[in-house]
Amino acid sequence: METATTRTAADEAWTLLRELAMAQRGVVMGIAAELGLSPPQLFTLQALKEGEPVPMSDLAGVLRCDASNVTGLVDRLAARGLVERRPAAHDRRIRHLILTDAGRQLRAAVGERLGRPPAGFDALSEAEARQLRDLLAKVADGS
Amino acid sequence: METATTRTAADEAWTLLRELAMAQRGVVMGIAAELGLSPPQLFTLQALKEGEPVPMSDLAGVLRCDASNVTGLVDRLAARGLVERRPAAHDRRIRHLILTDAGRQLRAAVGERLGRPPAGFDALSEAEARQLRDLLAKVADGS
DNA sequence: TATTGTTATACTCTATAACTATA
DNA sequence: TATAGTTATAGAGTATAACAATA
Repeated sequence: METATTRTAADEAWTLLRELAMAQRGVVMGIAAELGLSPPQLFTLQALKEGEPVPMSDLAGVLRCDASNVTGLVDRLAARGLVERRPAAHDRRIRHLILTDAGRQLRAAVGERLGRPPAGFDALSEAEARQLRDLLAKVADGS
Repeated sequence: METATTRTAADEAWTLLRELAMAQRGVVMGIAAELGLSPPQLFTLQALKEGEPVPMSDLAGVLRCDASNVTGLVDRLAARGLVERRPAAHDRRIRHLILTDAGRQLRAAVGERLGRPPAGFDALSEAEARQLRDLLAKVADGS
């Protein structure tokens, strides 16, 4: 009797993506440590916008955690002078978060490092990179 | 004067991959919650092998955390009857971790859910899925 | 009444340093 | 001496429930 574990090409592609993500997990931890941030602090900084103020509740949504958790995360970033709270003019329940100059600078450093494609991408030709991009765009569109 | 932010196809592909990873982060948190695990516990369970015993120190390497942290993680999994410690025969300093029946079952459930490609993959034809798999394999090889 | 954010609480995660047992 | 793992400690991350201020 045959156990027929037929793996489709999509399954195999997904496995490769998960292995890539696992490796990237280590890279992110390294970047965070290098810049003196914990991983959650790094994500929080990335979730903030360059010019535009962000309500705390939005942050909870992006980070997929409880609002009470955001309070502590922002407390610690604010204690380091990376972000400031400011009451929203139109609804004084809402606290807007704005990056300080130091916060903008650190966030940019994080973004620059995260944005660097891993070494493996150098193995692709220009045409292959375009193919990969288009296929991933199709996957993203279909979600 | 031109600011020439020339994004290569590789950069764009990498951005799409990071967006996919960000979405997947929410999926993983959902699976963990659904199965009554914290995300670190889920990763720990995945890092264990089906038949083969795993030394605690290996786990620290895979999870990229300190050995003292592994002690606590394993304590909690063991308290739930998912894993057991057993001294290695050839070197009694080493503790081998083995999954219990419940642990194997839960690990399989995690693996089954994580292994499901996201909905977006349905948008690819068979040929496209093969193309994507081959391109990702090339990237993985080049790392 | 409903919503935004905080506080109180309890637990988990995490690293550092000191320790035990074994090699 | 060196290594595998634990313990002690301290701090960060996390959710739940109760609360304050505002809408």
